[in-house]
Amino acid sequence: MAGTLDEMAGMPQGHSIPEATVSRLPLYLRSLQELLDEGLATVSSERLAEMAGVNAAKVRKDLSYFGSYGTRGVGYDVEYLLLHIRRELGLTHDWPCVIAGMGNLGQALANYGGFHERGFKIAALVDASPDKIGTELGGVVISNVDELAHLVAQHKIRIGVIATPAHAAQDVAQRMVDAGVTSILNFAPTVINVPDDILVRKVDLAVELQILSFYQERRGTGTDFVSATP
Amino acid sequence: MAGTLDEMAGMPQGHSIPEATVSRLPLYLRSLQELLDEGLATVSSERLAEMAGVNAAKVRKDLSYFGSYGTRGVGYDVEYLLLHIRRELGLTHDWPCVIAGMGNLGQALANYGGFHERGFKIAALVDASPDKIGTELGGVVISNVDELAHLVAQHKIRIGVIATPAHAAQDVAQRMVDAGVTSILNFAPTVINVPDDILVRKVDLAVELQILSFYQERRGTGTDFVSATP
DNA sequence: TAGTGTGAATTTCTTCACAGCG
DNA sequence: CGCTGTGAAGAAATTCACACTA
Repeated sequence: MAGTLDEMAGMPQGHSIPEATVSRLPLYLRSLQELLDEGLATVSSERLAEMAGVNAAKVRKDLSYFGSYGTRGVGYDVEYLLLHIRRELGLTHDWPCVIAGMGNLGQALANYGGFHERGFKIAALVDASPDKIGTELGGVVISNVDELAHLVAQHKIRIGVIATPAHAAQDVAQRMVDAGVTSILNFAPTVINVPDDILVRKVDLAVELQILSFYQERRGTGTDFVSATP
Repeated sequence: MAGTLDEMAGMPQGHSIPEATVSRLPLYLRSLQELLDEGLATVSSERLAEMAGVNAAKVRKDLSYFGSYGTRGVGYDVEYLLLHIRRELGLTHDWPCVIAGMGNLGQALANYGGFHERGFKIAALVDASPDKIGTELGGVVISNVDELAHLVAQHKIRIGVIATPAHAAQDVAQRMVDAGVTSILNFAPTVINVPDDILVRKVDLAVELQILSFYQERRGTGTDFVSATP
């Protein structure tokens, strides 16, 4: 499914940025923004690493995929690097998004300031419940899910967020795809089936807790909980 | 996905289960639950893989870390495997949790049925705002964040969820750790510093969108096309 | 001198392919 | 036969360590 047509060598240019690196770029971006707010002009890989919660070698390696943007003995120019990463991430313009499912999570997402701050504009909200349709949230009126195709076309939406219950997710995903959405962020605790050319990322809140639970259960020390033994 | 899980002291005996495998166990669990609800007694690695959104070889390899639980020519016993994974994940008992930060996200989390369904009990809610303290959410009264230590001790809480704004996250994390929390799920868009023996996983909603943005920006234009879902 | 950039080594994860068992 | 379980191969990601340079 992934046509990787590039090889690994210290390539200065070219766009085969490892997936793991891509997933860290937003962290660097966030850190750089903070540094800029503090008025700092340069930053070392070490400092940036600390702020982003990774290690310095990783920062340098990650940034090297774009070419040489640092200055030896000094570090990286905060503003320059910021702009560069933002451009790499496609955040030089706002992305209009639609959120489907206005339950607790959908409402929280609609009100979440972090999206708008970071380049995403909630252009439309949809739900299936007549109780919710017509009400306003964060300055956007909730539309009937049947309006999806129309809204997506009208606002040129490419990114959809699914915050519906699991049983409704597949239907909504299909509607989104039919309407022209090509990237989906799925919060519903279920796998959605879409064509290969649609990007899907999933976030399952309970899954994250379950992973914590795994390690928590096995920690040697600590005050205790009943350990499940066969 | 994001989230680096720092190594902790004292991993137990035997071959430890790869982190990547652990992160998939909840997906298998979810799929098995569905199969059980449908009344199916056995499942092949192929079918399970499809439901969980991974490939069959991975399923078999993952499950093999626990020993041999399948039957050749038949598949895996749904109920048995379900119980086994649940035990591995430490979900044979409920985990009492505390959520800090009762903004939109915190409220959504507190009301989110998925937690309770999957072994997590919201035992306490805290916030700093006098407006919110004393009000009830999902059957739990919101307490003053100063009560954290008391609540954690009272309910024997080991898992904390941070849903505060970024600027408050570090302080809350520290309070949680001081109170005895040893695992933290951090939704605040910032890195929190805690002792090495505290487990932290982070979920940053905007980061997920930014990753989508990266791939979305590059679709069509280039030769290569990359799926964003691991 | 402080700190980048990067080959190379290492570790971790994924996929293959097939032996072996019910 | 059908499907698991798993060594071995392959790919990806991480880390090391140091040459190099502003």
